[in-house]
Amino acid sequence: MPKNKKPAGGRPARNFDPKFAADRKPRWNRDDRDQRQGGSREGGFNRAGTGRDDRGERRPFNRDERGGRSFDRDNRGGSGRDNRGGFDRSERGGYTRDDRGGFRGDRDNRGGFSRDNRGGFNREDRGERRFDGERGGFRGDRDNRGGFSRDNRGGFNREDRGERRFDGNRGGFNRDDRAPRRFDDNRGERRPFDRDNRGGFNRDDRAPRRFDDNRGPRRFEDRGERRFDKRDDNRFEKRDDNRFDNRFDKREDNREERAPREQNAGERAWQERRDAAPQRTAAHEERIDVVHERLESEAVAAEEVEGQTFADLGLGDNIVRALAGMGADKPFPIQAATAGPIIEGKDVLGRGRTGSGKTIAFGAPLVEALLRARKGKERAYGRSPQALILAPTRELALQIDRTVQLLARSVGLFTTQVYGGVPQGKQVGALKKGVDIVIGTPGRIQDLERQGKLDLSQIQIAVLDEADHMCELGFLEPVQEILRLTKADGQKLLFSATLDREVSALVDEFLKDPQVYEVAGEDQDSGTIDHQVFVVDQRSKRDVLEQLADRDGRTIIFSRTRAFADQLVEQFEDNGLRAIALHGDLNQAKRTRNIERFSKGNIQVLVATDVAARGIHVDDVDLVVQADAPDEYKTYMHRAGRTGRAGRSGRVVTLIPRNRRRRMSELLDRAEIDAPFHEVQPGDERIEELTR
DNA sequence: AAAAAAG
Repeated sequence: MPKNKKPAGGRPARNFDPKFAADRKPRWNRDDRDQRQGGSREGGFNRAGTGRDDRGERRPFNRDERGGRSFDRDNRGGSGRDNRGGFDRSERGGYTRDDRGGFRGDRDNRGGFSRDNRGGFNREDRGERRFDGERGGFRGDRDNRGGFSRDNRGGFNREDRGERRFDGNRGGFNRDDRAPRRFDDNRGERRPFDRDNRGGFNRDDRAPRRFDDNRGPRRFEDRGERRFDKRDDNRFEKRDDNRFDNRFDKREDNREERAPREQNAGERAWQERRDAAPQRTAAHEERIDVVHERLESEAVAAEEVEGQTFADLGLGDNIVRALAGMGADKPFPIQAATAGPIIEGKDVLGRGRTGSGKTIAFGAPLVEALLRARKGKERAYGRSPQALILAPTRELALQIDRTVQLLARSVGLFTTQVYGGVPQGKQVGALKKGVDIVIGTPGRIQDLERQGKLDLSQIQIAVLDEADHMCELGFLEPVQEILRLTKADGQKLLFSATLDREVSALVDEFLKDPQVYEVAGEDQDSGTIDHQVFVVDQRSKRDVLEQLADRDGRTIIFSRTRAFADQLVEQFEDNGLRAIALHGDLNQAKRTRNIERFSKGNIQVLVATDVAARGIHVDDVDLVVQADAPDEYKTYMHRAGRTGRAGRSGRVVTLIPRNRRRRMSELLDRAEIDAPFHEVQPGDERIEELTR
C-alpha cells in the first residue's frame, strides 16, 4: 500500500506556515482557483509568495488559461500515450506556426519549407523543424548575421561536444592530462573568440580540487581553469573566425543578396537600435584583459560583513520591513556581502551556494539603488524600466518576481514579468503604464523589445540570475543582444551558485571593475546535503524509482528527457502514487499549475527535467532523486540544491548504471562532493531507509 | 537533451 496514496482529506502541507494560515488551502479546486485570481493574496512556491500582479488589474489570466487548454494535454483525457504525442504535436505545430505564416515577412522566404516538408508529427519533429525553419538563415530578422547564425553555431558545437565525449575516456579531458593550474602567462594572449570555445565544449571542466590548506576565499578562476587547455585548438579558432567574419564583415552583402522585404516600422527601429548598439573595439579589448586580471585577484571573503543587519547594509526601513515580512530577519552572508557594493553602483559577481539567498542578495539592494536614483523625481506614467532581471526559465522569473515585487512595492516601485508561453497582453499593458523593474526570460524580452513595446534603453541595472547558465549555448547571444540595448554605463550584476569562467563572455564585454563576492569556506559540500549514488541494474531502474517515490515528504525526481518524466509520472500513477510532471512540453498554464500543486503539498512527488534544476525554490524538499545522472557537475550541484535550502537538511540519490561509475566519480570530484556508491536492487534496505 | 518567442 503506497504511503502517499491519495490522502483522504488532504494532508497538511509541509510548508505550512502559521503566518499564512488563512491563505492555505488543502487542495486546489475550481473555487480556489477562481478565488485566487481575485486578490493579491500570498501564494506561490514559497512563503515569500504574493499575487501574480500587483496592480489590481483585470486578469485575463484565468480566461486565457482555460482557453488555452483546448490545445493542451488535459483535453486528451484517457487517450493513450501514442495518440497523445502525435495529436498534440501536430495540432500545436500547425496552429502556431502556419497560421501565423503570413504574419511576418520572413516566413515567405521559406517557400517550400512548409509544414509538409517538416515531416511527421511526432516529438522528434521539433528538432527537424528547427533545422528547416531556422538554420538555413531564412529568417529576415536574423539576416544580419548571415548564414552562420546562432543556430549554425549551435549545431556545430553540439556535435563537437558529442564527439568528444566518446573519444575514449574523454580524451584530453582527463585529470591527468590537464595542464597545470596556473596560466597567468597565457592570459594576455586571449582573444575574444576564446570565450565561445569555452562555453561550447568545456562546460564540465573545472579546476582540480585544491589540496593546499587555505581553500577559501575562493578565487574567480578556481573553477573552469582548463578552459585554456584548448586555446590553440585550430578547429575552434577557425570556426570562430568564420563566425566573426560573417557577423560583422558580410553583413552588408547578405542584406543585398536577399530579396528585399517589407519592414514594418517597429522592425526598422529595432534594427537601427541594434546597429547603433556599441560594438567591441580594439581599445575595448585591451581594457578588458586588464579588468580580467584584476577580477581574479579581487575575490573577497564575506566573513567580515557577517553579523550586520539589513539596515546596516544601507537598506531603507520599508525594504527592511518587507524583508522581515518574508521571513528574512537578518542577512545571510552572501546578502551581507553584496548589498553594499550593489547600492554603491558597482558591478558585482555573486556566488553563493544553492539556497543561500541570492535572490534577496541582488533584489533588495537593487530596489534600494533604484529608489535612491529616483529620489526627487516623480513616477511618470509610461516610464521605461530602469532595471532588468534575466532568468533562464519562466518559473524562475516568476519566482524572482514574487520576492522582488514585495521589496519594490514597499517603496512604491513596480515590477512586471516578461516571459513567454503566456499572452502578451497583460505584460504589454503593464509596460505601457510604466514599470520600474522587468523580470523575465530572454525570448519574450527580445520579442517585446523588437515590437517596440519594451524600451531597454533606460535600464540602469541589469541582473543575470544563473549567470553561468545564461552564458551557455542558445542563451548567450540573446543575452548579449539584450544587454547591448541597455544603458552602456549601466550596472551589471551576475549571480549563480556555480559562477565560473563561463561568464567571462559577458564579464569581458559588459562589466567594469567587477568584483566577485562569495562566502569564504562555504562551498556546496560544506552544506547540509547528504549524497549517495545507487548503482542500479538498468532493468530495475523504474522499480527502484517507484519505491523511492513512495514516501512521505517532498521528493523531486530529475529525468534527462521530457518523455521519461512523463513515463515515470504515468507509471507512478498507474500504481497508485500521486506524482506530477514539470517540463517544457507542457504549456505554461500547466507548468505553473503543476509546480504550484507540488509546492502546496497536495502532491509530494515532482518528476521534472532540468527546467526545475536551477533556482526553483520549494520548501521542504527533503529528497532529490536523479533518475538519470547529469552530464555536468554544475547540473548536479543545482539539482541537488533543490533540497537542503537555507540550512535545512536534505538527501540526494543518483541512479547510475554500472558502466557509469567512473564518470560519476569524476563528476563528483569536480563538484567536490563525497558520496558513497551502493549497489542497489528493488526492495533494498537502502531504499527503505530513504522512505521512512 | 533541455531551455528560451510567437496576438
